[in-house]
Amino acid sequence: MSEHKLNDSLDTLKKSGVRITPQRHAILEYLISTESHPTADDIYKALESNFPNMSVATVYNNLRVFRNAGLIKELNYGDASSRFDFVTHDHYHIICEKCGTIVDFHYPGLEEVEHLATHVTGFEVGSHRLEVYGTCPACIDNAAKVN
Amino acid sequence: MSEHKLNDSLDTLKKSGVRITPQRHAILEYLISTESHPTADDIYKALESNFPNMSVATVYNNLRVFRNAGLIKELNYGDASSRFDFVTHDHYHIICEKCGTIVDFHYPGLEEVEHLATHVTGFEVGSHRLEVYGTCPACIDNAAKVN
DNA sequence: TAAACTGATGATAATGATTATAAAGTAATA
DNA sequence: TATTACTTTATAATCATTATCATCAGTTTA
Ligand SMILES: [Mn+2]
Ligand SMILES: [Mn+2]
Ligand SMILES: [Zn+2]
Ligand SMILES: [Zn+2]
Repeated sequence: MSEHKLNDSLDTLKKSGVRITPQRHAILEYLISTESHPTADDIYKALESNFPNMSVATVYNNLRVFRNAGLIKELNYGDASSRFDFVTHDHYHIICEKCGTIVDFHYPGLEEVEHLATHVTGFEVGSHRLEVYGTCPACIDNAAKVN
Repeated sequence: MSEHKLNDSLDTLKKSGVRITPQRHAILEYLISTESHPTADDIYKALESNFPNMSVATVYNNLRVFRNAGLIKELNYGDASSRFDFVTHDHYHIICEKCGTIVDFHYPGLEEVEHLATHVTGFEVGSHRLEVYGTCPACIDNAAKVN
């Protein structure tokens, strides 16, 4: 796990006057170490053995603190819980509609889309969101086995 | 308003054995006539003068019926209510972060992104979602007036 | 036509993720 | 040490959506 990312994040927080508590340290560490885009409850469950008294509200509160500090992104999918992603380089997500797995992938320029949208709608464009949906290799295999 | 779209939709429903009730007729008609991507509650409020006894559950139930029949799409934004869009041609959305307005816009091929995602991740790709975020002309004007 | 059946509606309760509240704890500061 | 500000925890509240179920309205059958 990247000790470097953790220390950078802790520095960022300290600089903006946020105290580093054991809970915050653990939540950040967990977010940096995982590739799984966990929900607040996933994080809560992952840490409850180390923090038996931690409240789920603490997880939510601190995820908001981290989001406001720009350290993590919140991914919303409407029907289910938000999922959280530690911010490193820009990337997009591909999501399995069977099992919910979210996998990173990289794609270069979609600035063109932003330009066109500006031009056609008169909006001042700030960002965009792109997701690809499908079936992950594991779920494809499972479907094959059943038949 | 497109009488044509309404009749097509009613036919589609009838063919799949769904009864056309006055409530369903009104909800569909409203969705076809508006450009506003309304929430379930927006629809409920818009129709309550004509249907004083209608339940909000009926709106939700019928939106699900229409979605399953492929007549409408549900747009999720996590923090707020789902919004609904009558399906015509494919299009993307640009969303004002100030006031929540959703405006359609068209953009040609993003099949390339789907292909790349397939190649890189091994997923079987089915669809994608693209949204652009920014500030709408009305909100830009308002901000200018204040200063 | 009357009875039976099927699916739709409407009132209300339940669910579940997230947020708000308030008391108690902890660290920083004077 | 006393004060202050911030944080955690437990719990209650919120709010969109769904579930339940009695009632209703067409349609089919006898
Ligand atoms: Mn990611
Ligand atoms: Mn639209
Ligand atoms: Zn899968
Ligand atoms: Zn706006």
